[in-house]
Amino acid sequence: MNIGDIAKATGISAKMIRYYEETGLIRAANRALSGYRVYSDNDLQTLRFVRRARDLGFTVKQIDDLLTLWRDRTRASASVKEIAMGHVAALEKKMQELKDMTDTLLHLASNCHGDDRPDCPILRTLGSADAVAPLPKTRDRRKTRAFDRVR
Amino acid sequence: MNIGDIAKATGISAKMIRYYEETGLIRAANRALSGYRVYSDNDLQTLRFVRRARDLGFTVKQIDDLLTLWRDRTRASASVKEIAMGHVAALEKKMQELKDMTDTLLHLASNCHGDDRPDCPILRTLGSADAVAPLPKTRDRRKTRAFDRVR
DNA sequence: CTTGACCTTCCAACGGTGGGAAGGTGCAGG
DNA sequence: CCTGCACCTTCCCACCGTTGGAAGGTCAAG
Repeated sequence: MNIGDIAKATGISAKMIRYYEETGLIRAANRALSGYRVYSDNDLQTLRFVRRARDLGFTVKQIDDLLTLWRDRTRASASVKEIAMGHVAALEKKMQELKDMTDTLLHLASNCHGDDRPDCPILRTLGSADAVAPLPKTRDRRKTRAFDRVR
Repeated sequence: MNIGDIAKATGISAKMIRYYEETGLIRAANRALSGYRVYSDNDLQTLRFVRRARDLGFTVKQIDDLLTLWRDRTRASASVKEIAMGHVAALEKKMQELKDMTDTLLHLASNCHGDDRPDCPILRTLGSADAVAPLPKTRDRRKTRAFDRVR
């Protein structure tokens, strides 16, 4: 299998497969005489693993750890579960942050006419000297501000 | 006010304030004879606006649009509301994706002993030829795969 | 042999943010 | 006045994960 075949089979772009090799996430593929990378069924399985872990939102570093455990026949299932549950906690924290944002936005938008008049409480509040958060219960929102944006 | 003062007042780092200026999000600050950037109360207000919109998860591009509307005295509140509600929709979509991930992970983890035995359904499933998603209702999960990772 | 689909490596960009080097300024204390 | 320190300036680099493109080599079918 050439890189294009395995890219199709796994859904990972050829670019990314080369990148994963370069950064050491997967081991370097064998080469044909032409210099083309040649992949085995084993490689296919590994890359499928990577793809799925990626779909589940694991970082490349976490996948690296998981792959090590995956390859280790004597691993303890507790180690895997620990990584997975730690990741679940991170996902849930992020969900809460997103929820706080939407709550705030919906609150602001609910007071906005949404017509052709210029007055808009969304802009007014963003520009004012007061804090934005109209939801006093989530007092620690301020600390967790720097994270990924929504595209 | 120098850049450090305004950085403290807004919670945006001096680095980022220079970056926002460089990329055109905010207009270039006036300079003192020394070359130091000097900020007015007006600038403070603008940067506070930026900071809050950022806290609400808007991208820099979206903030650019919002700032334009903010400065336009004749804007229609509908335009602002549209941007805000579009953003809410994006946030909600992302939350759903995160929820699908956690559901899948919790499902996998619930079948994992989590002891010192090596057998672990999390790894087994990730490496298998079958699809990961054990939740047939979210059939379009596959399409929306490439997005930010959770740190 | 030509054509087109594939492969190779290399270099750059994205969005946001942080780090640090090398040098200039402003102000207080001695 | 000199020294020291906190601050400012510009510059370049790194991160993560991914995409794009250029310039060139290879393979298989027509």
